[in-house]
Amino acid sequence: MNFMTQNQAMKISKSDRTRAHILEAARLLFAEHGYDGASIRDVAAHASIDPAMVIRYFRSKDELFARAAVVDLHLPELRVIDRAAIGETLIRRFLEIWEGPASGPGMTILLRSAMSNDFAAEKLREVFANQVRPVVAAVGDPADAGRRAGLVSSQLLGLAMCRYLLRLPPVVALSHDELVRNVGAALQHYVTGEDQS
Amino acid sequence: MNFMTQNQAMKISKSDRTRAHILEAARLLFAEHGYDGASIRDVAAHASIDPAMVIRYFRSKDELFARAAVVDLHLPELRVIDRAAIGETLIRRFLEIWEGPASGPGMTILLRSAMSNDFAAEKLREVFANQVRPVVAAVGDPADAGRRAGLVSSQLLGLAMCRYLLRLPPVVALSHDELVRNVGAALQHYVTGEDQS
DNA sequence: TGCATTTGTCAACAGTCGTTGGCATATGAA
DNA sequence: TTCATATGCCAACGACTGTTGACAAATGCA
Repeated sequence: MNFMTQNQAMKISKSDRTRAHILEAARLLFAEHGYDGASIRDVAAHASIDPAMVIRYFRSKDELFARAAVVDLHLPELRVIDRAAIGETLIRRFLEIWEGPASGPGMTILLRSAMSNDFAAEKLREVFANQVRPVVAAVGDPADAGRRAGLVSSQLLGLAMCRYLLRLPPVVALSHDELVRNVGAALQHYVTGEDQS
Repeated sequence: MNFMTQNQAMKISKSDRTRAHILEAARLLFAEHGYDGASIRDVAAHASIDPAMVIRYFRSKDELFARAAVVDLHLPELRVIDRAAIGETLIRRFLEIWEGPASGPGMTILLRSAMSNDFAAEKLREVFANQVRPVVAAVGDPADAGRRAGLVSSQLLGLAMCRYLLRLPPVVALSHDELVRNVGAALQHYVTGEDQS
């Protein structure tokens, strides 16, 4: 077996590694400075490569952003969960997404740019429609799932914004326990119409 | 009494009118497209004037933005309000600020740019510290006013973001009554630690 | 009428941006 | 070795940015 067929089979050519480096740099910079604030030249510098290569690997800045802004929330199925623990489950998953070691900066990228970039805004609306709303619709009346999912999202996106992007000091200072107790109760109310505890 | 002294006394020279036109155009465009998305040339075009004049009247784009991003929430004093109606009072004032005819686009300007512009973010943190937090501190234990005001802000900024900037369809569709009932209850819980009935 | 001040236009500056095409080098198959 | 391909650098393009200084017109007081 020669090198060529080996590379084709294992999918780890040199170009693949460069491609991954560029994407990693892009995700970092888009998350930190937003779509406008992160230039292709910045991304190239962070990937130790020429700016022209960024365009060669990804056809344009828009396409690079689209590849960087991929999000999978991995929300739990609320049907199989104790109905009284839905609020707590959601806020715990939220903290995992934003502070856990496994999840990438996808949501940071999207949220940072969604206020001033139409593409990011549309992508964020898609995350809501495809990942949040169906999960909420699985419990309670599906007819007003939009309303309940919208309320949940307004609270959680607001919390993410204040805690991780705006860095409002008192919100940054909130402990996980405080968040689970306070925000968890509000989410519980939004999703089920009932109170926690 | 000649024109000069009249103008000096009444403060309505031609330059003042031009200045106001520029500021009005800037507030509109900053609110719609954010700090980066609104160029000085755009502002000048909307004010039907040369771009150089924008710099002459306001020394720089930063200073123009600072003048445009002035916010006064006019929050009510919660002490003089029925304790059980605090949540409803807050959400009603929120709707007045964002949808009422009297209030300008100040908060839209700030929120739209705060995710990717450090100055706007700092300005928004100041609004929280100087206008939101003191109001919440007037009821309940002042020691944890930061925590309670932070929770309130996360919910209300999240709602503003989803409803007015991101325009998440189900959140846009929420009626005032639904918002008062659902979000009002959550705010009541955040501020007082008690539930609305 | 003159004249100084205000108000405004125009052209250009230095810089950054996304993007492109040409050319060099390295790689690996024949 | 020979040669095609993959990978990369360099220079430049056209467009846009905030900002500046020189000059023109309008204004209003003497």
